[in-house]
Amino acid sequence: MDRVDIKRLAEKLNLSTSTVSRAFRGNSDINPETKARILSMAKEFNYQPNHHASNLREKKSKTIAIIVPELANNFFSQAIHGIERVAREKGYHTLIYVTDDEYQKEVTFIDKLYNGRVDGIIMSASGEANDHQYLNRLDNKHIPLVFFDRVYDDIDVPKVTTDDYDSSFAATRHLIEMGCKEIAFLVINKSLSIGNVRMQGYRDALKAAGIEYETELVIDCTNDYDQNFEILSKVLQEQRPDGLLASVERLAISSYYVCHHLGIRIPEDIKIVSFSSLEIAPLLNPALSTITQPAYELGTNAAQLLFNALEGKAPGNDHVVLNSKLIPRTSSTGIKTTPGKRGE
Amino acid sequence: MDRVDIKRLAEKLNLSTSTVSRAFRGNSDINPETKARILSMAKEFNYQPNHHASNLREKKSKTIAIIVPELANNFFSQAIHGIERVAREKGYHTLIYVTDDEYQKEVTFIDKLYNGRVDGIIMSASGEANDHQYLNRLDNKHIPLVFFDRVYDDIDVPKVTTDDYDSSFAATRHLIEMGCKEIAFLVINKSLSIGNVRMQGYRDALKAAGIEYETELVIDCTNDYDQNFEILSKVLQEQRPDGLLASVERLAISSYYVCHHLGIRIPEDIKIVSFSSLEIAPLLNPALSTITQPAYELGTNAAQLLFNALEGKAPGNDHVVLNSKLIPRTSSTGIKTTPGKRGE
DNA sequence: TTGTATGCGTTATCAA
DNA sequence: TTGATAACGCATACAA
Repeated sequence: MDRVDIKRLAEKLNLSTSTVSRAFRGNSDINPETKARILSMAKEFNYQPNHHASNLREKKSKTIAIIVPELANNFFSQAIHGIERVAREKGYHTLIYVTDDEYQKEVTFIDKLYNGRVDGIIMSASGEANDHQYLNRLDNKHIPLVFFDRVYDDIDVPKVTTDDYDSSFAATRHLIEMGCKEIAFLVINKSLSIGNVRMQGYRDALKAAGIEYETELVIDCTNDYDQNFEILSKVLQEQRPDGLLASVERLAISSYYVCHHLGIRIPEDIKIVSFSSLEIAPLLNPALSTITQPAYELGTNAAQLLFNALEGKAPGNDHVVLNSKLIPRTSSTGIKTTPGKRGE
Repeated sequence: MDRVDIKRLAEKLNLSTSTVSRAFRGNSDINPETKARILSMAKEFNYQPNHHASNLREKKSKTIAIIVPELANNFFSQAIHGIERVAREKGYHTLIYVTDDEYQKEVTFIDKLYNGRVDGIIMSASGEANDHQYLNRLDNKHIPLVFFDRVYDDIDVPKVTTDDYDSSFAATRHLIEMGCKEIAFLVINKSLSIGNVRMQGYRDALKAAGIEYETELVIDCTNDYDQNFEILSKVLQEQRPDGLLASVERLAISSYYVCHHLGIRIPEDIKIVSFSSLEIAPLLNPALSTITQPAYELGTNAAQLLFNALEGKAPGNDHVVLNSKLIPRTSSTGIKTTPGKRGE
């Protein structure tokens, strides 16, 4: 009862395999009646064309890969959800790879994708901003690549990002307007594309306000919660900044823990704004001011660009920039507002 | 330069395709020297054995599928991360499918997986608890299936769940001990496995405490935020419960929004406990008491069971039960504690 | 240790 | 409208 292939089905129906095959292809000429017969028999025996055989024959896999630095993170899970939805609508399947922020894993993953397993790749980068010519091999294999959010500047492929510079600038200005004089910038890796751009927005906003930029206020953090707790504890006690711009959500969370732990009051002693896709930012204690990226849309846009390439209607090197939204809340304004129905 | 296949490589090396093939398979007899030659040449020309051809030949795909109701959710993204890690260690690739809580999509996905695309499936169910014989077709195709968290009782496959009944019982008892007399139970779908089991724990805890069970206090919610806001607003104003047990995280979030909106004080007016994998529960206003499931471990365990089946060392119908942890916080105790370093 | 030949399950080309 | 046949790229049984 198992192992039903096209041949078996053809025998049972007294037809040739080619005719049976045609029943499953949209275009081909085939008698509607026999097609119906075939499909009903296929259903009965639970037959489906073998995926690998088809793909070997057709030289495409109807599968794309998503590579992300982490998964248990609102931003990426929303983005992936967006990608998955578009892919599904296009009849594509979605492979997922998590690098845990380790560049080497990213390289390994990519390496395994040269062999025809996927038709295209959507990636948010884990490595630093430059020198990734190894990716160009994908081009030789005609496997299109699209970046979202975290990009490599030296690779010329379609990209979807948010207006990181502007957001960072606006957030910093906001903190200044709220009276902050000593604003720390929290970053995981300055060489990463987003860290870099976001820091520039921060610096330029300081400059525009006539505030001097101090290198000691740029705080290099890590991917480890406990380490960050130590780093931030030290900074908040020694440098005593009165404002904080977190370039990624995780660092704002750590800052909250540290402040609660040290008895530093938000926003009285320190005001905080963070890049974050946290839906419950308004429910935090205190409500967190965020730069909210349209994560889901970032995903759908990236997927759209990939399918453009896959369908051959690609200009080639689009760069879509979506707008984030600065949403000031209690953590920076001090104003206690009632959260809306779901956090607007 | 593109289109390097085993034949081309063999020609360049003056070898046969079989020898080249052997260089890539671990076991086969081959002269270490020629193997080295082949591999170096392969590297140079960026050759990798075609995935679909290999799989067609070997009749397995080294790929598994994960099917989940939603993605932008801490519980599932952590679980997926766990699965992905184990799969990667085993050299498997991971396809992901999101049903958006729609049972019909689940059926469609499964349907597409009969064709050899995957070797096994790990799923958290979207449908109700019974009558899913359609899944047994997988068995005919020898595609093992493992459930985690949300299971179908009528399907006899390995499962990984948490001690939902006990947790629910304990949480309810906790609320009673905190003085609650009218405890509402929030559920999305009573027929879903977890809704069902968790409700039973709630009912039995009431009974054990001599509190009468009132059907009006079991609140049927939906998957829609706005609808839930309306439903919960009504309940909190009309029934005025003094305790709340949310069977899924999302409903606790909605409750918070409603309470803030209506000026109902947590925990003075109402005490709240929720099933939740939210890492920042201690940072909420007020800190949310949770029943925390070991999401990541649920994932790794499920993956382990699947690979047991795949590797033929399967007893067949294990049911692993992991323990959740009831963590009382301000939302139910009223005691304001300082959050630990990262939420313990 | 290496080479030859066959088949994995499809689909496309061509002829009927 | 249908059927025969070759080819997709690889891995193995068997022969050398």
